[in-house]
Amino acid sequence: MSHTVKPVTSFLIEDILSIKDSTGLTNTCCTQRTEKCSVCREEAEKLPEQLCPQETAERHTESPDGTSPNSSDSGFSSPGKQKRSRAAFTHLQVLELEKKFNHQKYLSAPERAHLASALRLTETQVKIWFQNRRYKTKRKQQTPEPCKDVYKSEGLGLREDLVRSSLLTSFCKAYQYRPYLWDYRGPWGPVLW
DNA sequence: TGCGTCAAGGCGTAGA
DNA sequence: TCTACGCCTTGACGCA
Repeated sequence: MSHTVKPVTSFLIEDILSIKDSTGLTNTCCTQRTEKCSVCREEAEKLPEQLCPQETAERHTESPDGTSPNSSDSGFSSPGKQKRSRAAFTHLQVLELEKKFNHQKYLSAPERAHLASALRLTETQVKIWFQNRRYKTKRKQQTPEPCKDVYKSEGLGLREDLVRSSLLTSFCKAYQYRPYLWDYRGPWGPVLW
């Protein structure tokens, strides 16, 4: 199925490294989630618009033994079944994706390509993210929504507040890993407020 | 250690 | 036939 989809952004280690070089970040950046954030936070504070792309592809390009498994897109195509890689999108990438998702639940191919390049993700990653996001939304709609009470109790009656809150809530919920939730009223706060 | 959440894999389906 | 979708599962990961 999606095996034939040709990603715009390469996961080749050379390409990743070149991206890192171009962003001025070191190879030691973002090797662990917690490290990622402390490092990326500093970078983000310096460069608020930067999306720290290497974080996304980090685990696609590095196998546990440090070799590059990139003979295919999957990252574990060898018969020995290497660990499946799992990209961790940066908070900025997720934020932009959420913003886009709030506007439209489906993306056309050009829109997806544009968003992917803007976020330095592959089109496949953007597509899968939207797919998962729609499915997640659907499942949440099928379950009781306790958050409504929260909004009530916090006096968020205005439509604007609701929009902001829903965006924030979905973003926060979608991004469970606390290190990424640092000071979301900070450098990129104006986007939300 | 179990659980929740995530991105990604896999399968079936629909439309062009 | 190709591509993207929905739905569900899988494997990785952080947290209590």
